This record gives sequence, C-alpha cells and structure tokens, in this order.
Amino acid sequence: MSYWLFKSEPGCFSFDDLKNRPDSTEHWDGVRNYQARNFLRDQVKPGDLVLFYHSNIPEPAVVGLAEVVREGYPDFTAFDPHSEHFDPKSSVAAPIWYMVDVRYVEPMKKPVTLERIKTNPLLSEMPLVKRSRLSIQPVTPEQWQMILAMAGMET
DNA sequence: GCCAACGTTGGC
DNA sequence: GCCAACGTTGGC
Repeated sequence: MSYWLFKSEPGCFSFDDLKNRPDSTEHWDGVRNYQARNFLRDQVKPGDLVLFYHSNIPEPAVVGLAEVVREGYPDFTAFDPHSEHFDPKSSVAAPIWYMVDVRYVEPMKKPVTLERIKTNPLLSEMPLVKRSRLSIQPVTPEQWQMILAMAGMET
C-alpha cells in the first residue's frame, strides 16, 4: 500500500465536490504530464491513500483524505473532442493518458497549509516543497504520518 | 496579475 | 539531438 498527494484547483474540482459525488467517488481525469501519468498508470493501486491538496488559491493546503478505488485505466476525456482535456494523439487503441478513481474518506481536522509544510524540516524532501509542479506525487510513510500529526489526526 | 520553474514543441 | 520559443502551473 502506498501514499500519494493529488493536487487540484478547488475552483475546478474541490474536496467537497468529491464528497458530493455519487458514492463520493470520481474519476481523477485530465492529468497531462508524463511523470504524473506514469504514477497513475503503473503505481497507484486500489487501497492506496491520498492527501487531497488544494492548489492555486491564497492559502494552498492539504484539506482531506481520499482512497484509490480503481487502478489506472485510459483517460477517456482525451478521446472526446468536446472535452477541454481532448488530445488527438491519444486513441482507444493506443491511449496516452491514464486516470484512476478515488473516493472521499474524511476531511483533515485541521488543514495542513503549504506554509506549515515548508517550515517543517522533516518535510523538506517532499516534491511539493522542492517546487515541483507535479500534480501526482508519492508520499513516504514518514511524511504521511507527519502530515496527519500536523492535521491533529494521530495514526 | 506577475513571474519563476519547467515541460513541450519544432526548426535546424 | 540541440536549444530557443512558447505554454502552463502555481505560489505569491
């Protein structure tokens, strides 16, 4: 079982949006970066746990927990000319982009802001801190425990 | 809204 | 295959 951090702009898709989906489950589609794609296609598995991170807002933060419920499969929004994520180079026969399905678990008792993450020496190796724009990131068990502790959620 | 980081594209 | 131009992300 692995840990991940998934980024989303809340104006586009928020943690509450996930909660309000049927079965609180949603496709994590629209990822168009090869490194993130590789994680989704090859490493993200059902049962894995996810830190849901809100980006591109005044106070970016980890706001909740989600669980992976379906492993990587072709992102069908890439096949749809009407989708804003349409990619003519991807096809059903040779898909380029992948998505997983995730389910709402619970909100953080206390959101863990980027500011707090950046000032914690034990989290300095997180891709988030190294200013990577990667939207799907691995999280180590140690980092996971620290983030949950900072959220007031002892494991 | 600005801009640095960085990934992608395309001419050569 | 190099690298400049360009586009996107995302913190501030």
